[in-house]
Amino acid sequence: MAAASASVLGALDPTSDRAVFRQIADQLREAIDKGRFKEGDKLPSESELVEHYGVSRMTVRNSFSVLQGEGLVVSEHGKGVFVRPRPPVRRLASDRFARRHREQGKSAFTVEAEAAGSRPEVDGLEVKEERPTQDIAARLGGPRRVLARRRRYLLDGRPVEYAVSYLPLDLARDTPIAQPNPGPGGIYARLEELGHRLDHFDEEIRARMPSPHEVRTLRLAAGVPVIHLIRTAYDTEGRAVEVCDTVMAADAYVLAYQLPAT
Amino acid sequence: MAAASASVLGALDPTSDRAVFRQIADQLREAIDKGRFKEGDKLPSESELVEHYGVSRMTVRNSFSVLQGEGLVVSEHGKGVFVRPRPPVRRLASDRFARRHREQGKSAFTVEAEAAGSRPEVDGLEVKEERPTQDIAARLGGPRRVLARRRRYLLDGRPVEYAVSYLPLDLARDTPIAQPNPGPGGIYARLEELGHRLDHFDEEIRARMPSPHEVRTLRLAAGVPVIHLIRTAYDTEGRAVEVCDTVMAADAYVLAYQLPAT
DNA sequence: GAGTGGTCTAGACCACTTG
DNA sequence: AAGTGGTCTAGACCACTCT
Repeated sequence: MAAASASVLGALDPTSDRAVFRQIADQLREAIDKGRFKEGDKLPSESELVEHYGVSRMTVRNSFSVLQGEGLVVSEHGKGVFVRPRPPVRRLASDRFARRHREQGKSAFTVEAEAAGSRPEVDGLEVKEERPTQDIAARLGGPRRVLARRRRYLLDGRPVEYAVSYLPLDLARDTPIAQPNPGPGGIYARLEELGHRLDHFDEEIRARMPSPHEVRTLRLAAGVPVIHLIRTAYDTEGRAVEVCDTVMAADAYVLAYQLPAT
Repeated sequence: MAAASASVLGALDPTSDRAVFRQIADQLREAIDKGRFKEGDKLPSESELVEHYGVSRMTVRNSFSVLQGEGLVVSEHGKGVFVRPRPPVRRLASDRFARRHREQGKSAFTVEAEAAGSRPEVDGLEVKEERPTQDIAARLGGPRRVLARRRRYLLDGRPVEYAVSYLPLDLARDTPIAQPNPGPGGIYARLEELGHRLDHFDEEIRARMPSPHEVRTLRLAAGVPVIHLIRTAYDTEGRAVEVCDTVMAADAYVLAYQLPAT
């Protein structure tokens, strides 16, 4: 067994300037890229590699940590190190906020996930009145207080997204928007009923490594970045009526946009 | 000196379940978050932390590697470990392909960078005829051969983006598009002169950790992901006339989009 | 119980940067 | 020359998983 799984790997080049742990990482990466280890496959264990290469255990662990940082492998305590499985991806289409999508009873997330054959869940819903951060306040035109709606989205039991919506409190207080369940079509439908006909959304996209809190909330594997999306909704009078701050597991999303060539 | 810089750090909790290297990483992270170490500041050296915490050097190095993976710090051989400086960010606006921007002599990248006070450069330009990958071929409607235009973009000497444009060969061969410098307004202006009036662009955005090749090309620090953007340009007849495959240093970009609320 | 990865020690030598 | 991080060794004990 041991020899068999490590047998796809070559030997070290002692004349090379390249550090031993990098050479080992290179060989493992190449074996993964060439499909000799496939998604979900177990790599040779640390002790197998120690024997195969004749190096110390820390050197082998060092090469694993290189591959983990690249998001290529995940380790599972007591089981082994595995080629990271690529989860199914959720595609956010550029028409996802079209008004026609709001005319149904379920949320966009639920409808879309079910259409894709996944089991959607929303948990950790929390609605509070707060003082906004400087950034949020600036985006919303400077309200003193806001309504914050937090929730986490899961697909097939896996957390994929954590989102907070902020609305000026004078606009949202004592409306269905302040209720845990704002009703069919979500808060955008309610905003329009309150006379704030939506005109357009601005979205800002960044990518970065997650904070420890985000790693816990989204149960992120090592080497998985997050996509940070900040969306501002404007009504037809040009007023910013909502800011939605969203953090997504980057390996679970593709964002799609359409740009006019005008 | 030594004691001074480590003096902002606390003590370990020997009763905690949390691993020692994580406790050290937590304390350093907190000190950074609270501004006790600012961008570009040098953290206490490994030997200072070894002394301060009374642990072995590998334990200290392990905590540094946690922070590196989070993109919080960068190490420089022979100098020290530093709080990662946040470089200026380039904002890609949603109107960046508006036709009016094509009517100037310089490229969008150059104009925009100079307006922002940065020194733009383009290097590594390479124009070749190739067989497309399956994915690129599918996006372009299945041409057997394509023209590929590769180049790297730099701001103030720092590489920020690597891009490859693919065009169906039957469309681009023997046109200015196949020249290293396609002329004012770039290849989009040439496409329109060739009768392919542009209608819209589709963009797909992903984020992931970089490959070793991308780390070299973009000189990426540890803990910096890339944004992978694939743009397809369509003419008014619905034909895909170009696919641009772009990899960007995630810490150098914010992407902005506007969505209609239609 | 055997095998796996997780943590930690106490050294060693090297390469790079700075004074 | 002194200080820094980079690489590597050879152990040790622990926590977790599987059978």
